[in-house]
Amino acid sequence: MDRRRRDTSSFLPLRPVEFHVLLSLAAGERHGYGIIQDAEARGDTSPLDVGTLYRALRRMREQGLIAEAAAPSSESSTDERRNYYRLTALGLEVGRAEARRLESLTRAARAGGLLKGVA
Amino acid sequence: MDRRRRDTSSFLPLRPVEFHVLLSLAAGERHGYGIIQDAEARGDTSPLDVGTLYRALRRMREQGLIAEAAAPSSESSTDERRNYYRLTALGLEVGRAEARRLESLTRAARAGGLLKGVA
DNA sequence: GTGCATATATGCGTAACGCATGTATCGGGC
DNA sequence: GCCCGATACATGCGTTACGCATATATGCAC
Repeated sequence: MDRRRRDTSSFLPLRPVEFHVLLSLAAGERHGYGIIQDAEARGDTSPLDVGTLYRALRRMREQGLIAEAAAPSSESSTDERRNYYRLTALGLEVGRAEARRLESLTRAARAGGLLKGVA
Repeated sequence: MDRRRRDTSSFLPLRPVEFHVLLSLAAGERHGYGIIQDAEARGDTSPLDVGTLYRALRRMREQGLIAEAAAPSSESSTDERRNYYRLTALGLEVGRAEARRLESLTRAARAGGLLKGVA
């Protein structure tokens, strides 16, 4: 256990692309293009540039947030081009920390009157 | 009405600093250093570099998200160095849009199991 | 086997960052 | 009056990541 030798909070704040990747992978293993389709399906703001995504995937792999995974058996296709990824323990931890940060910001926005609802 | 001739969503996603500025100014007029102190008070992750902040303030003023304001009368000090800012209508609109984006992301994180609570 | 969707990768110019440093004023202590 | 730390804002510098375009190759359907 050494790959994860950095403080979780040192990764925060995550860039939008990075959080999307963690969120997408939290639902199960995905390959890059699949992550893009996830984003489109959710109707995310700013449709996620492919160059940005693939570079982010490499970076996150090097940082140990995600790791390569074998093609899931549920997958009928045996497309050799695909690179599958999964969350690492560190990636999950960082994703959770970022989610908490976003939640806290959302609360602050509500308290500050930027969001409808109870102050 | 021309200064605000850009689509609100074209500003999103905001950078962390920018959202913090809008959030801080939503509570009332502030000067740069005061915004920094706001961040420290809230215990924000990554303590907000001053260079980043002052550059962001200039950028946001040029984009019409914020505007210069006179020193509030509630202020006892007449410190000439201070630059006060206030939200513009556009800034408020963009801040709200970003807040909605963050809320939506938070919901997605909860649904994806990254946050405690109901799925 | 032709052709469009899928899939990943990278070159290029630019924008913003983090860190350090510079400069100046304010306000309290003595 | 003078000193000094806190306050306040600005900018130079090297680096990182971005957005856009382009490159390349395979999968699959017909």
